Amino acid sequence: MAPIPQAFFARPAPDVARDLIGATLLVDGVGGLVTETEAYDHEDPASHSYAGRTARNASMFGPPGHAYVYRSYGLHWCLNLVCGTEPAGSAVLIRALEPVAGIEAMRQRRGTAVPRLLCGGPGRLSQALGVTGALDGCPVDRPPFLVLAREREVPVVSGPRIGITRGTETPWRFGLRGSAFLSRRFG
DNA sequence: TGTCCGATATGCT
DNA sequence: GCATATCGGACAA
Repeated sequence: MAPIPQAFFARPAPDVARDLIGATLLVDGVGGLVTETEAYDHEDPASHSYAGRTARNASMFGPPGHAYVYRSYGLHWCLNLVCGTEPAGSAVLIRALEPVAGIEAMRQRRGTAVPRLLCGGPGRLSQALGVTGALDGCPVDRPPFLVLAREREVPVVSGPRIGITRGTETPWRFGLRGSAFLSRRFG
């Protein structure tokens, strides 16, 4: 597998979100296969970037191939990868992955040994990989990040995104078909 | 399965 | 000041 160059992210968020399914994402050697993503962009009412640039979403308007990490509900961290050609304000939310490397570290951070509860959901995933606001704006082609392209094509399903109140019709949630490591099943 | 609620940063009024 | 938020865990049924 080859590391994914930043140019990979300089495309529309839905394209990147789809192509990330099956890729390998590691943070300090802890991570696994990406099984679920969601795309957001500047013209999308569900996106943090919709209302323009603010202090919180600044990295979303930065160069592609960097992380956008924000706090959700005051207690969870969510990891996004910035996409598009700047200043697009688009990003892909990593919602779930299949644990492969550093599983013991994930168990300790998450306080559970149930595989699907380690990285099934954006908040869980961030906790398992040790992602915090400290990584906001960091490039994903350098440590502690490592993103590896998938080796072969994988079956991808799509559907409406989760946990949003606007833009619910846009089917920008993507998942690895048949995977047991999804935050929710696809209808 | 469904419902409830915690705990807080952010942005709008 | 206040409503909302890309959620997760607990607990009832």
